Amino acid sequence: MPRQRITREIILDVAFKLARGGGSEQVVVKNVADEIGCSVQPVYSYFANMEALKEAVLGEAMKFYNEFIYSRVEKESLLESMARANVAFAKYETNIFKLLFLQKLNGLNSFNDIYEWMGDKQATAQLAGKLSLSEEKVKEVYIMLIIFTHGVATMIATGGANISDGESAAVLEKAYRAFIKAQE
Amino acid sequence: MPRQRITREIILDVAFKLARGGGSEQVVVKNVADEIGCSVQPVYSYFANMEALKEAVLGEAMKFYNEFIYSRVEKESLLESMARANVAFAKYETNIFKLLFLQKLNGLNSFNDIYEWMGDKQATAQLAGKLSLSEEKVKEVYIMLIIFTHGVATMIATGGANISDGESAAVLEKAYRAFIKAQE
DNA sequence: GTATTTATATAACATGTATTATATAACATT
DNA sequence: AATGTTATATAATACATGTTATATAAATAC
Repeated sequence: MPRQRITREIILDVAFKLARGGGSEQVVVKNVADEIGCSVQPVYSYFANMEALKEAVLGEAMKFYNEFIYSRVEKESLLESMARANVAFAKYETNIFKLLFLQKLNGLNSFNDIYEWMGDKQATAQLAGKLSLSEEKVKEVYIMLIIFTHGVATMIATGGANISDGESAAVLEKAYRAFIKAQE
Repeated sequence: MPRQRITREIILDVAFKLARGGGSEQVVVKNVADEIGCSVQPVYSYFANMEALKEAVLGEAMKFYNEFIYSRVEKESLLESMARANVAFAKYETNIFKLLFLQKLNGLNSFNDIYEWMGDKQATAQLAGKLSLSEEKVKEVYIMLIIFTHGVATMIATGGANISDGESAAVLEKAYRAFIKAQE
């Protein structure tokens, strides 16, 4: 058989880059094949169908998101930097943001679930000490800030992304302080 | 010529209902025609192309949204009831919510623009009196609450809509109080 | 009443996408 | 070296959608 030029990884990589650069609707078999410079066959030999490939792209997107956020979180300002990172993600990685947060259903049933899903438990404990608040109260601040941040992020991702980083940082800071003050 | 059975209004109405019931991707010429029980020709005789029809559907959606919100706003609790109304819209009119707020780009450049676009100036003045705050401060509360509300609404619209009305009302109330307290 | 206009239907064409059937050629096995 | 295996290409099929060309029949104009 001819030397294997194309791997599952190459296909997934190209598909993810298409989604990142042009939105998830760019992930169509012809685009993937053209980008690699091959026919459509290799795509179907590594993925059962396009749906499977898109599922895999979603997994890559999640990894990418986690790395993006993780690389920007600062220990000294956990919640605030995490909020800013999420907004930056919405602004600079709009296509992946939309893929992860505006299209996919993740079946959350309560805001507690959202905390379980998004929240960082370690951060909660650490913050409780720093702010001299109960963990319960920090958790509430956390949830409120996640919601607020999601509001900012969504507006930026869907609104054309022309709100400056400074302006969004200011509004996040304001919300953070308000939520903490409300717990005191 | 045969009696005119089909009007522009009928077409637009059916298209809007398709979007409302099944999402904007249901607005395709065949669905519209089948729903009316006619061929595709009438669609093209009243709209230049499908894009024009979709534009018109967007206009209907905006009208529908305004009526929905307006019908639920209570004079005694302007901001809070408006916030609750927006969340209810996201929950019970998910498809139209997505059409208006998660797909269409509206080119906002600052949070001030958002206020100009969404905010109700009269409400601001009224609230300033009620809360004994400057109009400037009420405007800030307004903007913060719009952002927070949009966070809740988006989570509900994309997450499968199983957060109870009570739970979301509670969280909106908490945010509202926090933002007001922060201004005092 | 005949001719004309036009609302609607029928049906064709174009395009984009997913998927599959068949062909081919390069490597592996013997 | 002959044979078989398989990675990839070519090309066909199927389907959904948008759009347009042609046909038809009912109302209107004269």
